Amino acid sequence: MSIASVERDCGLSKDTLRVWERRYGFPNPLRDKQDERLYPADQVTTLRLLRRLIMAGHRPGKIVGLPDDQLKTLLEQVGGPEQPTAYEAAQVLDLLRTHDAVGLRRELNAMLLRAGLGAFASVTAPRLVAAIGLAWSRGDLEIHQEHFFTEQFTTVLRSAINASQGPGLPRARPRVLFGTFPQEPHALGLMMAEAMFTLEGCLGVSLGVQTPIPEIAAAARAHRTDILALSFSAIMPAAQASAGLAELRDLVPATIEIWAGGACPGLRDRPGVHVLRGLASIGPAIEAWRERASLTAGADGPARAQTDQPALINQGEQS
Amino acid sequence: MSIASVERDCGLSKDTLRVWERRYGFPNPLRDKQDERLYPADQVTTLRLLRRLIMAGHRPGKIVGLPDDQLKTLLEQVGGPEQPTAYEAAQVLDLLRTHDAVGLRRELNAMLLRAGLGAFASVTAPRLVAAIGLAWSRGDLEIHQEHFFTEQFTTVLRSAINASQGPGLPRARPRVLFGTFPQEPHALGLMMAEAMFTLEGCLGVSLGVQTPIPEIAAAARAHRTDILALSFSAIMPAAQASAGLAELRDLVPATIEIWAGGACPGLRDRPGVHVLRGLASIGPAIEAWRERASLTAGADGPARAQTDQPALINQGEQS
DNA sequence: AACTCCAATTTGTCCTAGACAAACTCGCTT
DNA sequence: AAGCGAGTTTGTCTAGGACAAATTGGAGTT
Repeated sequence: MSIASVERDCGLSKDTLRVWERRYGFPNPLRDKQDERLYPADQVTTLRLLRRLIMAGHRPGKIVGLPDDQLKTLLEQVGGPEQPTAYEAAQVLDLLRTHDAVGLRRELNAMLLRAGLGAFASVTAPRLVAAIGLAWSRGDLEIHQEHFFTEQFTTVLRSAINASQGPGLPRARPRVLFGTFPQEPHALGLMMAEAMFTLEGCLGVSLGVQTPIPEIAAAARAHRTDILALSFSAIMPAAQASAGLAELRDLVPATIEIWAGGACPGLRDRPGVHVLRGLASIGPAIEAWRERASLTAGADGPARAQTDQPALINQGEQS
Repeated sequence: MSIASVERDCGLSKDTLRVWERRYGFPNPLRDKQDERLYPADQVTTLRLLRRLIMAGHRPGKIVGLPDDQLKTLLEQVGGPEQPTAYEAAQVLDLLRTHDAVGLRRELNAMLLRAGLGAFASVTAPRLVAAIGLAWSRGDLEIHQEHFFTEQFTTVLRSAINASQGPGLPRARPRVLFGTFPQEPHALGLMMAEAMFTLEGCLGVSLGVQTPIPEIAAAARAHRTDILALSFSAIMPAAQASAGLAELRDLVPATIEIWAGGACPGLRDRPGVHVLRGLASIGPAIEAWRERASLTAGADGPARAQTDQPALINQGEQS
């Protein structure tokens, strides 16, 4: 496997792969006759484990070079204790393992109906995504199964969102614009947030993933957005998220609120940026927004509210 | 703008950017105090133009370094003559420019109903996508508008696909698996193909985009697929597509057919791989498959048919 | 005119090894 | 327990050189 393939597959840049080799002696790829790196499959698997651990807060220097079984032990310490794989997740994993396309779609739809869109998007879905991520990094699941899940899940959730904002229903304020930063390719978290906002009757518009920051700002102004909702997964370095949020805050008028959320560790409230902990906090946050909006008599939303109530919805912890 | 941002934004690798600078003297970025490249916005725009032209078949050595207006002239020669921007595309571009989210969704739905799913996916949609790509590379459209279009378009088409394969309808052979190679992030073409296959009553399952080749093969075997449908956009280098198809052909049993399609120039039939020119050829191709399947008496599809009829559906030209 | 074949050129990706800032850790102080 | 500064870790950038794969252009053949 070439260095470019490993970069795509593991999400570690070529530079990082080379520098790890230089510093830690791992990975230790073979060379082809042009002296180019050839990574054996088992090292690629280990690299995936490593990336996952680093995402979870471990430091490369401490773990690169450790044997596989120790890495697996560490990984179980990270994700295992809190959630011994919920019953529903186990069922979905089974369907993925048996490649039952029709069954998976049916099961997801059944879960959606059982829980309702709100609980499905804010509780069931994150749990499923976490369980699948864990299974993947353990090597229990192949990438195509993860892709396949994403695809089916997207379909189910998207059509639920569509149905709940069917034409004819008059949409109300706030107007919300969804998006992610250029470094952030995960669409799932964004879509879950979209579901929650839509449920509350917001007029939601999504830019999709990986939009450059100035473009997000331009879109927010163009759509006359009230709230800019950004999603950050665990792969997003906290520093980049912060820097991006600061840049964005400068680019859009203060009347547009910026809300950030997602599994990214280290996301913090900053002046003019709300951090939402957990999808369940979206509902109350919107109610609070509407209250603020109605206090400010004008029809154009709250003039400036975000700097005054910094920690509005930021409570509770997150590993 | 840093070299990493330009890589993301223009789709030109860091290596390529550096080697162009060395060889052609363009781009010609400023340097910050740590001697790192800083690309001015206008050069980034030019780089986008260049990538677009190279996608269209021009060679870097001939065009890198030319002034902007000459590049624009070239670009109009490429995409302009054949299609003076269809009426419908103009309408959609207008809606994008005025940021009319609701209107865009309504218009796309109206187009879908007017044309029917088949004509919409195979004629209207590619025309729209082409027009928008052209407008973008001309600088008429901002990235956020393209993202926004993709998002709305996906929603409309996806729900049409769902509706047309609603539960209860018994799905028939062939079983089709959709996917793209790891280098290929474009989901739109894949989804259009999915619509066409679904219309013909196939049992379709999608892996989504950017699945590693061995994973695609594994998934095809696991799902007991009849046809593996791969989509290639214009950004995919023909060489990589060919290499990947050869690799894939080796990894899956000969009973699984491999069909390739999309705007990628230079896609060619190879033993065991059908190239479909245009989405409209999907319907007839499936009929042909079914005929072959019914000839081979067994219930398990045609034993081996693809090598015997290499140029089955490959006719007509493409710029 | 349309084809094949071969040499010359073009082009993207990979290589090494050094540098540095940003982020993190740890120990000290308040 | 919280804040601060020194020290360490870590990812990304730099430079040019190398080389294979892809494309071009010309010569020769059908």
